[in-house]
Amino acid sequence: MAGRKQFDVEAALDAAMIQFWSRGYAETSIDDLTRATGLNRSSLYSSFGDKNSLFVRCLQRYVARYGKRFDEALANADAPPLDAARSFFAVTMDRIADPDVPDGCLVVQSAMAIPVLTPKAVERVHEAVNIQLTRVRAALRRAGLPETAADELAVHITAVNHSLAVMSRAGANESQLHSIVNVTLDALATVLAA
Amino acid sequence: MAGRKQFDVEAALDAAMIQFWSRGYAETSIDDLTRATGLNRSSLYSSFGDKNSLFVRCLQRYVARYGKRFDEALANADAPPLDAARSFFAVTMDRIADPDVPDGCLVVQSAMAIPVLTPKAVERVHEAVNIQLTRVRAALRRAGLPETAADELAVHITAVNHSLAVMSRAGANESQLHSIVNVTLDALATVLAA
DNA sequence: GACATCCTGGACCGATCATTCCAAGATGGA
DNA sequence: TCCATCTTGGAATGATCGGTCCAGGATGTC
Repeated sequence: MAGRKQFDVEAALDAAMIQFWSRGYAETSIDDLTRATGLNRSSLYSSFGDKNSLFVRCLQRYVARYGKRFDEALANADAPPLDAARSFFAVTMDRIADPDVPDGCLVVQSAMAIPVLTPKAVERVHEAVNIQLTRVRAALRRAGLPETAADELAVHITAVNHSLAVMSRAGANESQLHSIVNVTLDALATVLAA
Repeated sequence: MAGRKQFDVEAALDAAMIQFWSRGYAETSIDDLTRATGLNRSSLYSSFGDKNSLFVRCLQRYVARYGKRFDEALANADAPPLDAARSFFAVTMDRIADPDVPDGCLVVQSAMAIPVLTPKAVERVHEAVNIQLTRVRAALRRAGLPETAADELAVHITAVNHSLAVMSRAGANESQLHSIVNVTLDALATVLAA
């Protein structure tokens, strides 16, 4: 059972990511990770380093994967800005509806745990939140909004997006999640119409 | 050093609540709790039961304390509905600005940790979220909004309120937090004007 | 076919976890 | 004053934690 790697690194990272996402850093043990990935301790440590390194890598993976989807949702230059915003939220709604993946959001969960994360992990969380903020603000600017309006709406939209993670974990149904988004979309529509 | 209780139960509960609030259930050890409260293990266990029981009690305490303030903010029947909403958010903003108390929100943090909480704790979290939703919806109805609008706005407002906890933990400044709230207040103003 | 290299299984480590227990001491009522 | 009652300090328990280590075996190269 040795010689060359016996497992798929990408699949193992996905499994670890889902484990952290579902239960958080503190409540995920090395044994949990070996069970989830199918790897044993030696392989886990030799391939990914210690628990915190693996966690940071999973965070990066999460940010890259869904960041790409958010970018795509906002990128369609032909679509009206309001549709772009709708698509943006749809990324999160689809993720929540995806049965292969936990509720909530790894970034939001990690943000709430910042006081007990390592400095490296904290840095990644801050980075993730700022990237999202920048992404949304840039899209609003492209849609023609002045800077102050774009700043205000961007932070509101990212915050509301995070709130979907909280509410989905708290048991909100799809209709409630849509209500949360709709009020924000209405507000955006009002600003765009002005 | 014995005979009758040597400590103030209320103060001990406050200290434990702040400990859980700051670091979460999983990352709060019994030793942390003894340090924070000044009690030793025996006193802690004999007064409050096990760790989970103490946590549930702290959750209830948190919900009662801030729930009272939310109620007060929404209760002023003379104030225009928009001012009531502003006061509602101000409860959270003041809590975040309070240096004696951690950032974030014990309920939001616990909601994100639902998959690893005990059934009793999960029940309390659901209860807390529902109480808040009911509170806001009732206030909107009192302000004259029709049922569907009140439902939609209530879930949006409570979600945005939760997002303040996430964003404060993620390092957002006061101006950004105000932006988050302002967009929602504008949306509410639009609906109230209709 | 032999060897250096690398991966894997699982034992092992000290630290820390939540919880229990008991002896010692302080209390208040009789 | 004495005793039943309750609190307190701290030791002890068994489980689990993250992390290390090494022997054994598979691999690819020569």
